[in-house]
Formats: sequence, structure tokens, C-alpha cells
Amino acid sequence: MSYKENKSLDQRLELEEIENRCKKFWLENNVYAYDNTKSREETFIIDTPPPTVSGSLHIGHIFSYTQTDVIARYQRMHGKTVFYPIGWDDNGLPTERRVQNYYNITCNPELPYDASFKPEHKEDNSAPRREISRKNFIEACDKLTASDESIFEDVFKNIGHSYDWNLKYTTISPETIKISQESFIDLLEKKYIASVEAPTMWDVTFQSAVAQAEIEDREVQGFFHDIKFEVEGGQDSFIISTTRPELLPACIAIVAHPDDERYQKYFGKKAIVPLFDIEVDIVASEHAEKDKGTGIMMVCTFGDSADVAWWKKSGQPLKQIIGPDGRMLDIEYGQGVFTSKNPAKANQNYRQLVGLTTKQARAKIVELLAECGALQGELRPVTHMVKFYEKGNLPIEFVSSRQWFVKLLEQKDNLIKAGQQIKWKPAHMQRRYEEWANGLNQDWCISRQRFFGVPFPVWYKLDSHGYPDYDHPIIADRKQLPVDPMSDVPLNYTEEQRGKPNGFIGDKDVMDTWATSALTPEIALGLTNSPLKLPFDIRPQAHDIIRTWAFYTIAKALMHHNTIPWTDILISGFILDPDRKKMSKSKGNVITPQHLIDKYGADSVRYWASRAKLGTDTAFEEQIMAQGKKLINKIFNASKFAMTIVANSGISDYSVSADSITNETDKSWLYKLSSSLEGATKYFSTFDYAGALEVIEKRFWDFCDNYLEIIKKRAYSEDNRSAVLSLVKSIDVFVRAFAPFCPFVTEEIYQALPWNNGRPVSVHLTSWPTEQEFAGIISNDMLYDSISQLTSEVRKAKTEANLTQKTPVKKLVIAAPAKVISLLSAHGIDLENVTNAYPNAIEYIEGSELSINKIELDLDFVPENKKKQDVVG
RNA sequence: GGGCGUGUAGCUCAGUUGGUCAGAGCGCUGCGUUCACAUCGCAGAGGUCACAAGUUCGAGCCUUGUCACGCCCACCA
Repeated sequence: MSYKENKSLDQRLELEEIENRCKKFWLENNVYAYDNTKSREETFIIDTPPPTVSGSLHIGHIFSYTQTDVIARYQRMHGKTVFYPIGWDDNGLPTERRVQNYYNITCNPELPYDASFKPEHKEDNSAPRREISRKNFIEACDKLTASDESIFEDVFKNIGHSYDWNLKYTTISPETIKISQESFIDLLEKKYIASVEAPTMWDVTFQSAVAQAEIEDREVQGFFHDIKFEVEGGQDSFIISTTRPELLPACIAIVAHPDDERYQKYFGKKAIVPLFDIEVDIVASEHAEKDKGTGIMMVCTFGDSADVAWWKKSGQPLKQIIGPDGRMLDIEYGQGVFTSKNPAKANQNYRQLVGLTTKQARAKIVELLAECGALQGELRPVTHMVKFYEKGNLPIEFVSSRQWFVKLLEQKDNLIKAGQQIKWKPAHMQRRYEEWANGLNQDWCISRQRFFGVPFPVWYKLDSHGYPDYDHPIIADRKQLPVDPMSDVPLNYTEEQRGKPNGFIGDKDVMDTWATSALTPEIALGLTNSPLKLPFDIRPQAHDIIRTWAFYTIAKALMHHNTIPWTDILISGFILDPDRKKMSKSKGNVITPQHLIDKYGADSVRYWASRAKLGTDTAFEEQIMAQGKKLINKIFNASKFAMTIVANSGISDYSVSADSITNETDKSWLYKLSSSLEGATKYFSTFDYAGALEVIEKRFWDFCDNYLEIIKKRAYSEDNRSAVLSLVKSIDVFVRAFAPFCPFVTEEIYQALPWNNGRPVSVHLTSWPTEQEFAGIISNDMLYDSISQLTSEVRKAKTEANLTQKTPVKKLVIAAPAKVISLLSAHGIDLENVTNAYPNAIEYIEGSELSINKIELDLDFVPENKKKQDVVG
């Protein structure tokens, strides 16, 4: 496919046309296709983050993903075939939540499938949500994610990301589900996974278990309630300060510190829980701290993870009073574990709590406590930290249930070692990882009581009474994968046996979405027949998901393959509001990536992203994009100008060599250019795209402001060969050096270069310019720097005299070291030209430093345009 | 409570191993340019490099302490 009809550059820079032309051209020519015949050494592998599909792309996505793209493009030009996949993380809770709101529906797994149901977008969400079956719900998720994903894809294409779109995946696709289920079975066989019935952190809104990594602390306004407990015998009493009085019915013990003298006398005795007359032991335990509250506290099932830990050791029964929905369960005192000295009284009080939320129950129990006189004094306000599921609005509860756990705790040391083998950029981010690994205190709960996710490939046998045997699950055969145990049947069973005694039931949970996204290396490899293996080269990601995505990926690579998943991890920063807070949703929605691409052009937005260093949060500053647009414009115009000179030069052999570049100024300039490239390459070798851009950009402005001006006259003259070929080389090099950053404008220019015969179809397939290309051609920086400095000083003198730059120089005395004088006097024609000096106006005297000793300008000079004005005026 | 990071011109940020390191862009002011580019060029003003002490011939850069901001982690009765 050809790029465009007319090969020459347009008169003006038409960004939109260029972008459309490029996008089409790159796709049609498979410019970014990964070549699976190349060896590992010739391949650069990127573990691209699959963005969560739950709404729209944020400018922060564009920021970090573009930085990775710049690296990918550099590596491609550096001679590697780049394995650069892209996926959409569409399974999981964020998607479910969006789907519920978008269609105003909710999943009720009890309902049968309704083939006629078609989800429709509802603007108005005030009506009660329509309940639909699990299968209908998943179909709705599929539908909405598919449309969201096509929008994401457009934005990524518009910004010019060079993914190999043949390597596209979604985390809910059958292929991904298969890989995720294989991972589960592998870890299960290796005994890294087990199902455990235990108190688990539970979000009551989404009614699902959640993992430690998804928990965050939030400051909450609460109250201390001072509650009087009688000691058995009724002679004595003590006060407990608690923020959660609604847990009184689940009290299993009272504890105080062993050294606390105030409570020594109670140890070994029993306390009576008010309202419910539960007899509980008063126990000495390090768990309590003397100077907190009243120093004595109640242990309930469960107020916090400390309660869970204490309960596990104690051998006490579990009294679960909070249900999965966060409401008080309907329990009966005098039955089972709910003992009471006075069941009738306990039940009378507890009946008033049944069905209430914890918050409502707290208010009610305060009433009851006040009535019976157990509540001492006023409630005392306190702000304290409470654990929340990161996506939830209510505190988490500990609910006992059966869940699948990945045994990470026993891997702690290996995880830390693996983290040390990986190169973190910036390096201090490794600390974040290590601290998280060190602080891990729970295994990874991977089951979620949700619907849109990867099902566990597991069924349970039912005994003759219809009770499931959780200890001996039926694991799917690998050949069956992917399976949905709710609709598929285990080997040697029939659908008729589902739910019947001696039959089976399917595991109805789905996996934590991280359990699947921690497999992005394996998922990506599944898309190709390449012989690639872990470890990959780089994992780009943001720092907020070090404890989840990075951590779990390292864990899985370790458990599956006993290797690190990548050699380098590049941590990007955040885009912050001007007030340095993390950019808010509302603002992000106003300034959408597409809006910015439309306003400044994709290359300019990319320029903005490329300027920021890794790992550093930066305030959003739109002006950088305006600056980028100026650069893009300059690249276009300077190239166009240079190409016009070349076209009119009468030169047709564009080969650049020591024979063709004969002028010393040109040699000296090319030396400058060459050393900038050396610097840029060095920066890129440590993934420092920002450093690379800086040196290239700096040299480019030098080229425009100085070199072009210096050689202009010579390039138009008879003896123009060296200057013209130097321009050819300069433009060719700049186009390639800017290509990773500004792929659109550089492609547009590359396609118009008249010396492209036999070269790759796209600039993005050419080789990265290195200093080796200049071998034998270049000299050193002395001459160019000298002319450049003098040019600038003469310019300054003219500016300060309020004269036009065209003003001729009558006399210019230059002081310089002998070495510089000999260079300048032999090759000073450009200096004469650029300063517009009269013949023989330049003189040299010896001095220690290069400087202008004396300058005399032609004050009688009148520019052409002024003359005309005078005539008219 | 523990850890990490940041603090450089009005704003956003560079400053690699301590010695032209006091910078860039934007903004502001002035001047110029219209035959590559007004999406332009040139120049100017502006900073005790958070503060204090120390190491050193020499510190924005190293050490210690202080302050401010941000982030991460922490059993939060």
C-alpha cells in the first residue's frame, strides 16, 4: 500500500490528515507486526497492562501507555522485533458495577436464562433494577465491554500506539479463561492452592470475599461506648470502651494485658455480657494494651483481624451474627453456640436487632444498653481507622465462609528474593514491593462470590443426603477447559445428576480478577506460536498496583515457572491536578484524551507524555502540549525547508560519505549531531526516554536556530554539495530520532524524502540513528561551536542596537586562541555569510577566550521593506 | 507509629559520579522578522537551589537535624 499519491510535503501542516493517513498505512502494511521467527536475543517483550474496561480512558492512561510505546518504538528501530500485545481487562467487579448501572440490571443467579432478554441502556436509574439470570448478566457484560473496548482501541490507535493488534486479547475470552483455569489446576496440583473454611474479609455491599491487597484504611468518625460488664457473682464490675457495641451478642471473651494490675483479680473468672447474659472468660492476653481505652476489651467474632487471630488460637466457638449482606442474622439464644444464662432475656433483646444493618443495630443496642443502665456516661467521639474494600462504601466484615486461597505466606522469602532479582525503575519502588511482601499476613483469597469472571474449574460430589463434599473436589480435566461448572458437567457425570443426591454441583464462584491478570505474560504468549518464554523484558505499570498486579504476577511466575516474570519493571507516575492531588474523575472526564488529541494532535500529546520521567507524579500542564505542537510544526517546516534546498540544489546523488561532506563547518556540525545521538542512545539503554528526547530536541533547535542559518547562503551557492548533503543527513537523522516520540509527523516527512529508494516502507522500520553512521565523516565541535557562539553574539549586538538582523557588519574583531583563529580564518565563510559581514570585515587577534573584541555595524543600512514603506508613506 | 519520595525563577520541571550547575519551557517585558516557520526569532527581568549545622580547598548535589507537602504500610478495642 502506498502512503499517498503526491509524495511531496503539503504547504501547511495538516495534522488530522496526516494522522488518518498514517493509521491506515501502518495497519495495511502491518508495520508493527511481531515476527515470531526471530530469536529471543532479537526480540523485545513487553508485558503491557490491560486497561480495565469500566468506562472511559483517563488522560493518565495515555500518559503512561505512551511512555511505553516510545520505548517499544525505539527498540523496534534498534533492531528488535517487538512483542507488544494489548489486552482489555474486562472481567471483574468494576465491569459488573458499570453494567448494572448502565442497563439498570442486577444478577440473580436463581433465575432461569431468558433468551429473549436484550439489555438496553437506561438513562434513568431510579427504577428498581431488573433482576436477570447469571447467563443473561454475563451476556450484558459481554455486550457493554465489547463496545467500550472498541472505543479504547480507537483512542490507542489515534494516539499512535504501536501494538501488534494481532496480539489482542480480553481477560474474559474463552482463551484467557482457559489459561486462567490451567493456572488454577497447576497451582492446585502443586499444592499452592487450597480451599479453606475460615473467617474472611468480606464486603457486604458486593457480598463477596476480598483479598488483603484490595483493602484500604479509611478514617471514620465513631464513638467510644463505655459499657459496664458484671463479673460473675455480681459483686464486681468493670468498664469496656468499644466502638462496636453491636457485636456484644458475639462476644466470646474478655481480655486484659497480663501485666495490668487493675485486672489481675479477674483473670480466671467469668464476665457477664450485658443484655444477653453470656458468660465469657476473662483472660490475660498480650492482645490487649494497658493504655488503650480502659485497658480491658472484648473479643467478638469478629470485630477485626485481631479478633480473628485470637479466636483461632482460643478454640472458642464461632458466633457469626453478621450475615453476608451486612445485616444481623436471625439467631436464637439457648441453641448451639449461642449460650446464655438467660436465653429468654437474650432473645428478647436480640429479636430487636435481627435484620438491621450494623449501623442500625449499633443505635438500637445503645438504646437497650441505656435502658438497662449498662451504658456509662456519654458517647465519646473518636476518629479511627477502619478497613474498607477499596471499591466499597461500607466497612468490611469478617464472615466465615469457604474460599480458595493461594498460599503466599509460605512463599514470602522467595517472593522477596524474586523482587530483588528484578530491576526496578525508579529503584526505590522495590522498597514498596518488599514492604508489602514483608507485611503480608494472609494468604491470597482468590474466590469471589460474583458472576462476570473466570469460573473455578471445579465441581463437588454430593453424598446420598445431597451434601457437598468440599474436601474432595472434582477438578476439570485439562482437555475440558475452558469450563463453566454451572453449565458444563464433569467427566463421567450427566447433567441430570446436577444437584441430586450422589450427583454433583458446580463451584459457583469466580476468581479474583487479579488471579487472571497476574497471568498477562502467559496470556500474551498464548496468542502466538513463538518460542518465547518468561522472563519478559519489561513490565510497565503504575505504582498503585505494585501490591496487586506486580506482586501477584511475580508470585505466579514463581509458582508456575520458578522464574521472575520480567527482568525490568518500569513504574510510571500519576497525573495530578494542579493542586497536586490525584487527578479527579470529574476533571479527567472533562479533559478526555480524545479531546486533547483533537486539540493539539497526537504527536503533541505524546510529546507531553514523553517529557515526564518514570516514577514521578506530575501536575497536568496543558501548555506542554502546546509546546509539543510548536516542536511538531518546527520539525515539519525545517524538513520542508531543507528538502526545498535539496530539491533545488541540482544534486541528485544523495549518498553521504567522507568524500561528499568536505566542508569543515559541516563536519563539525555533524559531530555535534552525532554526539547528541550517542547521548540519546545511552538514555534509551536505561529506558530513559525523557532524557533521550531532551538531547535530541535540544540539538534540533540548535539545527534550526543556528546551523540552518549558518549554511543558508552556502547551500544556495555554486559550491553547495557539502552543505546540501549535510542537510540530507541531518534531516534523515532527525526524522528517525524523533520517530519514537512523534510517529505521525516523522512518517509524513519520511515518505516525502527523495532519497528513500530501497529503504523500509515506514520510518518506524528504519534503524535508529547512531554515531556509527558518521564514522569517517565528522571532525570535532570546535569550529561549529565557535561560529555558533559568534553568530549569537553578533545577533545580540544587533538586537541591542535595535537593528534588523540583516544589518551588515562593517567590522568585526574577534579575539580567540591561535588554534581557533586558524580554524576560523580558513573556514570562516559561513560566519561572514550569517553575520552579513562586508568582505574583509572580519579580523582576528589572539586572546585566551573566544569573544568579540569590537563590532561595527552599518547604521546606514535600510532594509528593503522599510524603503518601500517610506515611498508609500 | 514505621517506611519512601518531594521541596531549585510567577508556573511546570531538568540538574548524571560535589568543581562554568545556578538551567529549560511556559508566563511577563522589550525588540525584530513577513521569500521554512506569527504554531516565528532575538533579548531582558526573576532564585541565599525549604531551613540549620557539618564534611571538603570547594555543596543544589554528601552527612546529621528541623520544617512543609505527598505517597505507601501498620491489629483500627
